[in-house]
Amino acid sequence: MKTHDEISFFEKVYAVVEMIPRGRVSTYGAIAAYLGSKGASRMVGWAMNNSHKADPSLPAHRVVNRIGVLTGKHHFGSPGMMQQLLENEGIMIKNDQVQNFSEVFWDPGS
DNA sequence: GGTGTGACCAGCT
DNA sequence: AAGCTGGCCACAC
Repeated sequence: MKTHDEISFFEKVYAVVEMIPRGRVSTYGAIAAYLGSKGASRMVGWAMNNSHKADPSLPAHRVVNRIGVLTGKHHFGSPGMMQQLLENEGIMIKNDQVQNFSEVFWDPGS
């Protein structure tokens, strides 16, 4: 009965986040649902928190909440760094909110 | 093995 | 209208 012998939920989250195309953003709920745990949206954010030491190169700045608000911007070391990174990829942000969210939104199942 | 937690989501007051 | 609480799941101690 193998437990999570190969990879943990966190690793899955990292993989999904890492495959987010440049110039696109995803949401915690979408990633959690893609992994099969719709209600584990909080876990995704938590995985990101751990990702700092697990995988610093993880583009966590491309992950926002369901309405496109940079909820975790404060966790990047600098509150404005997340927005700057997103704008650098061509994503427009206003008041910590992603503009044209429906257009830049990327579904992991897509 | 129980408890706490967490960058959410949705509903209730 | 806006704020808050609960629920949800998986991981760490």
